[in-house]
Amino acid sequence: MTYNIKEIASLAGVSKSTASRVISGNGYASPEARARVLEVVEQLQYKPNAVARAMVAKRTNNIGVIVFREQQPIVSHPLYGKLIDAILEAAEGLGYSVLLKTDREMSVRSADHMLERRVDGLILISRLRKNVVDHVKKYNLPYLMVNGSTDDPDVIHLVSNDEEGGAKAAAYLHGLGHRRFFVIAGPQEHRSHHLRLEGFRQGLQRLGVPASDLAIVLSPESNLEQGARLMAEHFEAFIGGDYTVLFTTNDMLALGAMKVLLQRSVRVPEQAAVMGFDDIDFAAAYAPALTTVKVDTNRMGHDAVALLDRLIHQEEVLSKKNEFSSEILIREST
Amino acid sequence: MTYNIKEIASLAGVSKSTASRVISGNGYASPEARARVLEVVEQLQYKPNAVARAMVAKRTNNIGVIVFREQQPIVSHPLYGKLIDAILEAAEGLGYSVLLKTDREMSVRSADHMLERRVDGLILISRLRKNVVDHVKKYNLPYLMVNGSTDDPDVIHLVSNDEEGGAKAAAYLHGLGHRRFFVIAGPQEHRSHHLRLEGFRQGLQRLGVPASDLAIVLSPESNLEQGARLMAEHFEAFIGGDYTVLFTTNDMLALGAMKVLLQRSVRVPEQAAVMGFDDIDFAAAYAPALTTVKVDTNRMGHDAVALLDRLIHQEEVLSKKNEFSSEILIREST
DNA sequence: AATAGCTGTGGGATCGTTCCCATACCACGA
DNA sequence: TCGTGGTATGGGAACGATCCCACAGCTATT
Repeated sequence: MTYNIKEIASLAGVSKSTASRVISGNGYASPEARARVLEVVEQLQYKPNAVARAMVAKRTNNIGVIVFREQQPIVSHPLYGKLIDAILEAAEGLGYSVLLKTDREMSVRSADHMLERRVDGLILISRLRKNVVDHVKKYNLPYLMVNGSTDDPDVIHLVSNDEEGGAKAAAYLHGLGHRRFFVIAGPQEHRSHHLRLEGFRQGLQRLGVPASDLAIVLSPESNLEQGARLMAEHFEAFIGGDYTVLFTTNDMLALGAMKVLLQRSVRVPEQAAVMGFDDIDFAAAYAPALTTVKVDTNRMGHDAVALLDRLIHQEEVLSKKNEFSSEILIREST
Repeated sequence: MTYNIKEIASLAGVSKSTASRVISGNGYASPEARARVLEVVEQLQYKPNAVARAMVAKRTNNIGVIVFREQQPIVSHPLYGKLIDAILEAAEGLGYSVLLKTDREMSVRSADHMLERRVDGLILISRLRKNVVDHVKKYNLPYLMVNGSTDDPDVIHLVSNDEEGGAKAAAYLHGLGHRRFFVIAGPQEHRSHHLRLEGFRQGLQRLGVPASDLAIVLSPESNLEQGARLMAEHFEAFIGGDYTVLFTTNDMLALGAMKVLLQRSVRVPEQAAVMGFDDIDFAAAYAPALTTVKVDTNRMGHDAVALLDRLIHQEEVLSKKNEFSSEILIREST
């Protein structure tokens, strides 16, 4: 059974006002009244109705998280999964519950869903279209973007500093002595992939590497299968072209491609080095373990929630654009 | 801004009752009234307050999902991530939103949280203690368990048929000609790991393999690191003992152990075959791709939501225990 | 002409809380 | 003795929807 505060009050011999004061913990109540109410609460295992509370408080203590992504996997995506884990942990710490939704149609509907449920704030993850942001903007709902792309100066967003990461990768590989570079890059309409490639390219340029020593293959998707397919397709060009290193704009592409290399008995890193980007869990587990650029997803998730909490409390937010600098994890594949 | 139905009604020149009828779509309304209300709704982008709706309907259209797990990762766990993806998709299809929570303290608090928010139903995932189930049971809240263990005949639960899977693995490996078997098994207090090992052991027994040809090493955790550590620790015993195959009770242990074998130049599968359990995404991506026992996590997630929906609608549920049979995926490691 | 049965409408109660406000008691100092 | 201020209490409005019910108009049947 489920009880309401009126029943609790009458069983404790007080008015609902007094019961409310005891249970919510603000307002006066005599020690005797308090004790009686708490006893009834304990005995009946009374759970206050958060829906009714939300109604009057005009706050649900729920935040909405929407992950926009065309293809599966979404939650089980190695990077977004980590991000969601961090968000859940941080949200819990601040007393929020999380309404999670995935959206593969990139529509406005998922945002409307959250709006109707009156979440206190909204975190939008990954590739979302401009119209979704514009839609959400119309309501005075605190929201922010993680790992998406926008040129809108109003939108608060958290992104990894992909350009810097790409440049760091270039410098690191150049420092190892590599001179001819092969790149498999994910979809360029996706901000991260674009900037990682751009950073890598410019990094090489600054190091004096001529454009002719850089081969770039674009991939329509950024998963294992495409990485493997493209490596297989360009295998001769890679080996025959005296390229000594493969850089990819995420780990999935790198692992897919590296598998093809290993299958064809190319020794990694002796004959060909491989470097990815993201530091997904399996990068370290692979044989050989993948050298990569680490994005601190955990901190991004925590910061996203902390920032959203500031927005919800109408506190000042220091900067709209929050970049997370990336670091190189040297492992066995280079 | 956010409006309420009274404002919509007065702008449309009707009573809130009429507006409600138009918006919710049940009850009479003249074509003219309907048109005027819908126009105002459209123009003001009115979003009905789901909190208020939930209040009167005594239904939130939210379901709660709690994942119990002591260690990180939780959502980014390769198996649970897939499960959650499936649950989200199925829930969306039935008009539910999902409140997701992770619980590392295995306490009753996370369930209380869901109870307070008045979710329509609850899905409990993984290792949960008996007291949590007993606690939830006290409320007339529809709930079910996925991938947990219980001896309580009342509890509706969905599990993979781990014993059958273990036996299938034994039969398959025996059929390949293997005669001496090495096993790394996860924590035996976890139902899955226990049954997988039991099934494997009994399967071998039925095939006439003497117990002396089966070596079992128990792992305190079921992750990559432990798989690698234990393989390294028992490397001499494994190689020197003429074992030709390693079976583990999940893929993480297998991949961790396989990495050590590859590092020590053991050729897989020629010198030693490796077989896991679960079919996580990276099992297929590894070089060599891991042969494993596939658990249909996607179907489990969908079925869990469908079943919960039946419970919520007080429809009859056919059986308390729902087992999902597993199938062997033969890849490169055997 | 009376009655029944639709369509259409709006008022008010309701859901379970919180919070404002009126009231009451008591102690204390002017 | 009278205010004043702190403690304690309960009644009622409010939050924003739905839904029951009363009532009104219209058409069709007897």
